[in-house]
Amino acid sequence: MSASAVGLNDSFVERVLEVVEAIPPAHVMTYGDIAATLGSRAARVVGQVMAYNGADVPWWRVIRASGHPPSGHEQAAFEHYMAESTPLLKTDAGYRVNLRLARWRP
DNA sequence: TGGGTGACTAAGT
DNA sequence: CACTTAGCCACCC
Repeated sequence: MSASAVGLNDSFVERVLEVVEAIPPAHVMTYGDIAATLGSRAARVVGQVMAYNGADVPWWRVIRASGHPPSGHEQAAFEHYMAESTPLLKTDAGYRVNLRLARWRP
């Protein structure tokens, strides 16, 4: 198995992973921002790349535009945010990242 | 070539 | 603020 296990072209996958690895601690980027950095709007494709190849990169620094971490990984992401002092906001439904402070622009 | 998929986004309720 | 609907993009079979 490899990065192409899902079928996504390594070119696109590598570019996405490149941007994700460039995100400094305590900062985050949205799927749309990463796609925009690549000159594309394929936010969904970025999510696909992370879903299958995000295991080798700081995936918790990549979140939705709403400030919510990827579905099913909210708990694991929370642990990382605590360790990096990422700005968080408490909500009735749980928590979310304070994009206003944590959002990083390359 | 066409249809289906998803760690998304924006707008409306 | 949270949920729902429709639109998007790259990629697979």
